[in-house]
Amino acid sequence: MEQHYNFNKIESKWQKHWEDTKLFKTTEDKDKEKFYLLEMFPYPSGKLHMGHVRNYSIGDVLSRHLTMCGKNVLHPMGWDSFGLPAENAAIKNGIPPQIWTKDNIAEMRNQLKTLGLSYDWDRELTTCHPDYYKWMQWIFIQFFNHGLAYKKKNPVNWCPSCQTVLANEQVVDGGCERCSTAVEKIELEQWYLKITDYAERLLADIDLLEGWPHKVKVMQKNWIGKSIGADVDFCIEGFDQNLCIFTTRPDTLYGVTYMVLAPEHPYVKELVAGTAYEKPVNDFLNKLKTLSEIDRTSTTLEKDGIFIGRYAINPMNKKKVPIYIANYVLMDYGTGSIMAVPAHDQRDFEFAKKYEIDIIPVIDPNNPRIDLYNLDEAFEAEGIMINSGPFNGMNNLEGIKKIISYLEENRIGRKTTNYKLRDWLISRQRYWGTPIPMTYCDTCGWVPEKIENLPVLLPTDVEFTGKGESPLKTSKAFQNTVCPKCGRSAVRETDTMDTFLDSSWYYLRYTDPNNEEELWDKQKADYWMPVDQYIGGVEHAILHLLYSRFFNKFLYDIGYSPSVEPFTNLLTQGMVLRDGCKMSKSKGNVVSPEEIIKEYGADTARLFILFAAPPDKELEWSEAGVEGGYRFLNRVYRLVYELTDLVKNVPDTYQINNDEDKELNYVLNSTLKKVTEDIGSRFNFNTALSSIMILVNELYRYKTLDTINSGLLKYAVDCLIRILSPFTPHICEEMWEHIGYTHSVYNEKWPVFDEKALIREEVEVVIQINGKIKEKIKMETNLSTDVFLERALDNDKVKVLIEGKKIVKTIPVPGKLVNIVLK
RNA sequence: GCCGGAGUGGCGGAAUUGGCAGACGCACAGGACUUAAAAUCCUGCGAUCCUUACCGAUCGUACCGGUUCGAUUCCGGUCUCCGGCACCA
Repeated sequence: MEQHYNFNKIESKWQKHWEDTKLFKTTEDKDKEKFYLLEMFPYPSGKLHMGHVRNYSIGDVLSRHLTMCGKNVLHPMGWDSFGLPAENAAIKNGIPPQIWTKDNIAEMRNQLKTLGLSYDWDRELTTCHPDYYKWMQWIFIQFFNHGLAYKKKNPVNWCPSCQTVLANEQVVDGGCERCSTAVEKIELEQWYLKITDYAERLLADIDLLEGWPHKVKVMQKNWIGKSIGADVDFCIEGFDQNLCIFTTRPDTLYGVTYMVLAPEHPYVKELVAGTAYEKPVNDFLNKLKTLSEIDRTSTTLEKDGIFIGRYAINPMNKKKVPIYIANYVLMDYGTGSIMAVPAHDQRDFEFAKKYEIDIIPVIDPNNPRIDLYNLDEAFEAEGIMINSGPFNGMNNLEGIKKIISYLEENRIGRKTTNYKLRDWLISRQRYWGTPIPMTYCDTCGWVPEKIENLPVLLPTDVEFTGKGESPLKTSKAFQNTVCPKCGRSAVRETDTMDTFLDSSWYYLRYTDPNNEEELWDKQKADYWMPVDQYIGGVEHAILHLLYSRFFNKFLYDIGYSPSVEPFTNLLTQGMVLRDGCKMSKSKGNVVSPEEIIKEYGADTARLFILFAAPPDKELEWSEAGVEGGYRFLNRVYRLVYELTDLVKNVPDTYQINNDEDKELNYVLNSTLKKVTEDIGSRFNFNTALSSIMILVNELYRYKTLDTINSGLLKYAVDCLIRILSPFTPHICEEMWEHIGYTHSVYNEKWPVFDEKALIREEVEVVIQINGKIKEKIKMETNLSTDVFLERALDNDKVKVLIEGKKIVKTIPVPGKLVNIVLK
């Protein structure tokens, strides 16, 4: 150990040492309690950013701490390496995606290694490798065989810039989540996964996720969007089919004054064919088509519609009501048609006002301030049913149940549940993804590839045009194949899978990442799963985390995942900001981890990021803060360097000799307690570090004293290095070695605090008068409540203050405070 | 609009169960060391007022109110900011 803190030398020395000794290699060990710690694996863009540093630093503290606490920790890393950027690079620079990705991974792996993270690199997995996507294809075939993968022609979200379709979850504010280009709706035949079959379980099992942030759970609940109501069948006059609508308010059935079909509803064309309404309806449809998806679904868009010349019959009261089409009714929710109750639905109210349609109240709020027959807005709350025939006088919540029973008895409707969640559109017209292992045969239809023929490899003889259809279409060798079922010539699917599929099961594959025979050895998955702690950005609250839960449930159902839920605890780290904004190239406020590591070292970078804010909060980047972290590490380094001669070759046992020893011992043990709790159960690394700083300050004070207890001092320094090592491992290894140890501090035990050292004989007690602090006095800690109170009242200053006044009440809190209430 | 979350010094943040508001760090100011600077070490650092000074007093956790001996913490209301969803019948 040099006299001055040479982080460069120290960090490369220890990184090499860890790698050479395979310090972080993990295997199943039945005798040890397992802990599966996972951080979301990165897309290998080639450049590490501060968000990565934060994510992986948090994980590394936990991993190292848990290991020192005796847990068998699985802490793997890999690459979510399929995706558009690689393909765009191919189009732009002609570099094959394989090469581009491989180079980026190599670069990013090196950058990750300079952070000193405790990964078991033997488990590294890469989703674009055939030995990974072979199993991706295998899983897809299981979905297909279980009827959960299907191809369907449907209006889909199309990003004209990325030239591919998008899942609903990938449309953000009407734009593409990647490039923000406005999404178009086009009609295409696409592959879907039936995630809606799992809607109910995905919703119900959110309650099992006690270790997840409330916010994420609420977001998932809202996304699944369950609503319970009824389907009701309305007859259409002069039409042989019923109009089925979904409503959550069957209690308002008597208030229906018109019906609305989504403009795309299949009945519309038939209903107007050959009538005077055909042309205006077509004009209306054409006008709608000019609107973008964002405008079409905007709540601020004025309600717009048109009567189509037909009438429906209300099954409750046989009343004839007009049928409209309108822009505010969506085809892909419920049945794509509604009953309109303007008195009790704000949207219907606005529409009815505009087109002068009747507004009939059927729920009475029993509120004199509401003029029911002259409403300013729809009344949507609870009330008593009126104008509703036999249901009059009933509370409307009761009415919902009664009307549903009535509908079911008379076979004109039924209780129904609807979800906002749609099936997951997973095919992409892109090259750099897992080929969908399906073949189309004129005789047999869609047939999955034979398992023994997996993987269906990505062809390399393709052209990247960046336009329209999948580049796989340009490879005839890829497309032309034989039907796996009947052996006749057939054509392969040329679309590839959404990359979110790859990341929906990687956590399971880590348990046995190199298995060539099967998905994974079930015993290994049994040992490690579920992930005990998952860490990543909150931007994945819906997409990745919902898809992963879905995949895991399916794999659980077919016997491959041992747990119902994949992630027991979830920590969503906050963003790294600079000048109050997210770091981004366009804003020019990016701080590169590489430069910080070069200038201050990885330990300083980690320390700053962990100290500046709690992990789930946003973190404001501060150059001065980094400087401060660097100063602290220098201060620790100097301390250990100076004390080494004093503490080397000193016996491990020591005694507490005087008050100064007692004080150091107290600070030491309260730090051990605080750091252990802050890391282990609160993830408050910032306060853990502040308490370590207090210990360092105390050691600086203690070492200047006349009498120094070298045994105690040795233990304190020893503990200091151990508890700091999860945060800043390199410098700690160096100091650990310097004070005479030959084994890695990573293999050392986590120090346990001594309860006895925390007992103080004397404490400062606060004396309040009428709740205001007036005096602080020292008292022994073991006093009875009576004596404690007596002492407080006996204080000179207190005596003066209470003189001549009446004591109404005293509240003694032994060892802490006394409040004297005066009149 | 609906649903979540948050508002504490100049700044990041602390106060874990209703009990000393502002730990720890940054910034700043003063001092020591130095020929000097950097580094390091020491001291101060919420506001207002009082006092020569010491000592002290009052206010203070977005705002208004409540519960309580006591509220950053609990309850009701208001405002602001951030995030999610958004014509989902």
